[in-house]
Amino acid sequence: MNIGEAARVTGLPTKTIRYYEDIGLVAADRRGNGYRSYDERQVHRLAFLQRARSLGFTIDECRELLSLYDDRHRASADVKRIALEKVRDIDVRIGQLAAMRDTLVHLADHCHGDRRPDCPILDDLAGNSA
Amino acid sequence: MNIGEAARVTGLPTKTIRYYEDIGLVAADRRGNGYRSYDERQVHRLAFLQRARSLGFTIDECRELLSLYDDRHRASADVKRIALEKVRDIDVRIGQLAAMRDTLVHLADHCHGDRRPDCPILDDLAGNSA
DNA sequence: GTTACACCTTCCAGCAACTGGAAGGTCAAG
DNA sequence: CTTGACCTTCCAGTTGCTGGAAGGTGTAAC
Repeated sequence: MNIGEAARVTGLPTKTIRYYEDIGLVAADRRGNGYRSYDERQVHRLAFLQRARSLGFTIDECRELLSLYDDRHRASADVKRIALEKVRDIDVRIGQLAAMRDTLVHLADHCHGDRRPDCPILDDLAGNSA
Repeated sequence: MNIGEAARVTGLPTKTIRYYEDIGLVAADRRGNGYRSYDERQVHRLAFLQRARSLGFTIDECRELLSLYDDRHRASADVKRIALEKVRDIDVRIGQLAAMRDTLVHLADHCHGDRRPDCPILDDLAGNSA
């Protein structure tokens, strides 16, 4: 399978697949003409990466997950630990975003939003409490 | 005021203040010895940036907000529009993170998390539906 | 046989928004 | 006069790709 088809199958851009090869995540075989060739196992790894990245794992975490995946003696506890750490990361991120959102909504609620030049949002940003 | 004190007052690292100068957000005066010098107005702009960045505005949005701030004839409607766009961005981000979180929690719930080598999380990542 | 076109290759540069570090100048205190 | 905190510039690295240039390859149609 050439890189283009692997891209279609996994949903990853070809650029990204080459990038993953560059950083040592998924090796590729080469044909006589220099084209990359992917077998089922390699496509599998690419799909694994696509899924893990879409779940918010960093490249380094993906590396760790892949090595656990490759390790026949790994304990599922290790994988669960990484997943739960990621859940906590996500919770923190969501909390931060929700706080931002609340503040912005609050400010927008107090902004008349017309042609007048005074604006509570800018006042807040400038450090003047409304 | 030297850059260090401006940093303490605004909560921005000195590196970041110099960076904001590089990209044309906040100019600084210079003393005879080459040190940057900040007056109240400039510190004000830095604090404005600190607050706007912490609310999730990008640098380009900050640039736009600052120009609205500088414009005596700007309408508050423009500012409100930007703020509400940002709220929508944040909602999308939160939705994505919540979906990730749900998936991870679901996977972790089905993972026994012991020394056994089979793991539903890896199975899912590898594309095997549990 | 050649032309068109999609596909593949490598390499280099750039995005956001900083952050770190090296190498060196300045200033105040003891 | 030395120590240490502070300041300067410049260069490089971070994360995770993405875009583009310049060129080779494969295949089908004319």
